[in-house]
Amino acid sequence: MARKGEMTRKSIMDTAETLIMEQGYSATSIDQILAGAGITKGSFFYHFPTKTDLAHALAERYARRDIRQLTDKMAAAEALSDDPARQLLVFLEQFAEIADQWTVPYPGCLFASFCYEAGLFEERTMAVMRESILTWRDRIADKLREASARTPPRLAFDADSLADAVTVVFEGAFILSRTLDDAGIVAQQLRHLQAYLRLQFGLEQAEVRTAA
Amino acid sequence: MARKGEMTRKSIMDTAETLIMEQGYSATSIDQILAGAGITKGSFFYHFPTKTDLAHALAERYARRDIRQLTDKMAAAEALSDDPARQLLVFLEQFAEIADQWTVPYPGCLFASFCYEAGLFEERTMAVMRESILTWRDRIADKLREASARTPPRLAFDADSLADAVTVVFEGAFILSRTLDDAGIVAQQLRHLQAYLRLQFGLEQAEVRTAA
DNA sequence: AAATTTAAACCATCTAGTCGGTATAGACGT
DNA sequence: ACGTCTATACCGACTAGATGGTTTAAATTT
Repeated sequence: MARKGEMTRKSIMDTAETLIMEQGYSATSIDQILAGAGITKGSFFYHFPTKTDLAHALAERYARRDIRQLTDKMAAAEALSDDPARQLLVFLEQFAEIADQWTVPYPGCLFASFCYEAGLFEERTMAVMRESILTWRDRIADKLREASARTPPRLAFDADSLADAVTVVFEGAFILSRTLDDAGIVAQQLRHLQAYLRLQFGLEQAEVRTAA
Repeated sequence: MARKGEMTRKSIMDTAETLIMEQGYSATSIDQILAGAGITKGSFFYHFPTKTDLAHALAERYARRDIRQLTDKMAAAEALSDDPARQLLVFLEQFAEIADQWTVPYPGCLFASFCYEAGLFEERTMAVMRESILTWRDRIADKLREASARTPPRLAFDADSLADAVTVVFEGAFILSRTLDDAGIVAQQLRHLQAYLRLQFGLEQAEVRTAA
C-alpha cells in the first residue's frame, strides 16, 4: 500500500540526483524534475513539502549509501588480510577496480555538488554531510593507527589527516575527471594513494588481491 | 579614461566571484551582484552582455591568476635548489605555508564551483578551465620526469597522473575544508603529498626551506 | 566627444509553492 | 453483498514574486 508512493518518491529522487549532478541544485528546477520523473507538481509536493526537503532527503540517502560502501568494502578487506596496512590497500583497490571499468567520467559526489552551493541548504543537511565524512575519517584512521602500531611508518603522520586523504582524493579526482572529461583519473589517483601507503609501511612489493 | 570603467568591471567581478563561491553561479542573481557592487543594471549590462559572459570573464581571470601562481612558485622553487625533486617539495611547501596561516576555510576554487554546474556554461568557458589544469599537469610532470631521470622513484609512476595529484589534492582539500569548516585541512593534505614525493625520491630527511 | 553610469520602467519567462479536486483501494460496519 | 469512510497518491490550474535581459533618456566623467 505504501509501495506505489515509494516508487514515485524514488523516481523523484533519482531524477533530481542526476539533474543536480549535471547542472547543480539551484539550476535544477522542480519542473525539470517533474518532466524527468514523469509526474506532476501535486505529486512532487505530496512527497516533499519544499525543495530543500528534497535536498535533505537526497543528502541522507547519499550518506546512507556512502557509509554502506565504506562498511562493506572495509569488511571485505578485513576478510582478505590480517594486516591493517594491507587491508587498507585492498580497501582502496576495490574502488580502483570499479573505477577502472568506467568509460565515462563518474558523475561525481553529491556532497561536493552541494558544497559549493552550501549557502542554500539547511544546517541539518550540512550536518549529514559532515557526519558522513567524519565516519570515513574515524574508520580509516583506526586502521592507520593499528598499522602504525604494527609497523612504524617511514614518515610520521597524523592518522586523521591521512584518513581524510582518501576522501580528498575521491573528491579531487571527481572534479578533474569531470572537468577534463577523462574517466581514468579516479583510478589513477587512488593508486597514487595506495603507493603512498605502500611506501609508508614498506609494502612496495605487496600483492593486493581483491575477492573478485 | 578607461579607468573608471575598469574599476566598475573589477568590482562586479569581485562581488560576483565572492557570491558564486558562497552559493554557486546559478543561485547568484544579477540583482545580488548589483547590490553587492553598488551599481545599477544598466552599468552591469554595459560591461557584460549576458550573465554567461560574466562567468566566462571570471573563469579567464581565475585561470590567469592560477597560472601566475604556478609560474611564480615554480620559479621561486627553482631558485632555491637544482634538484627537481627538491624543487617540487619547495613548490608545495610555499602553498602549504600560505595555507598554514588560514584561520577560516579558504573559499575554494572557482573551477570546482563551476564543475558541478557545468551544464550551464559555454564550451569556451570549460576550455579555459581545462587549459589551466593541463598547464599545471604539464609543468609539474616535466619536473617529475627530470626527477625520475636523476633518482629512480621507489615505485614507478606515470608523471602526468602524479602531476594531476597536485590539483586533485587542492580541489579535494578545499571541499573537505569547506564542508567540515576546518581551515587546517589544505595544509595537511599538501604535506601528505610532499611526504609521498619524499618517499618516492628518497628525500625523507631533506630540509625544505622557502624564501620566506 | 566618447566612455561610463544612473534611474526607472518594462517584458517574457520561469520560479517555488498552493489548492481544490479526483482516483483508488482497503477497512468497516451492516 | 452493501454502501460508506478514510488514507494514500496524484493531477493540473493557478499565484505571486523573481529572473535575466531590454530600452530609453538623461547625467556625469574623462
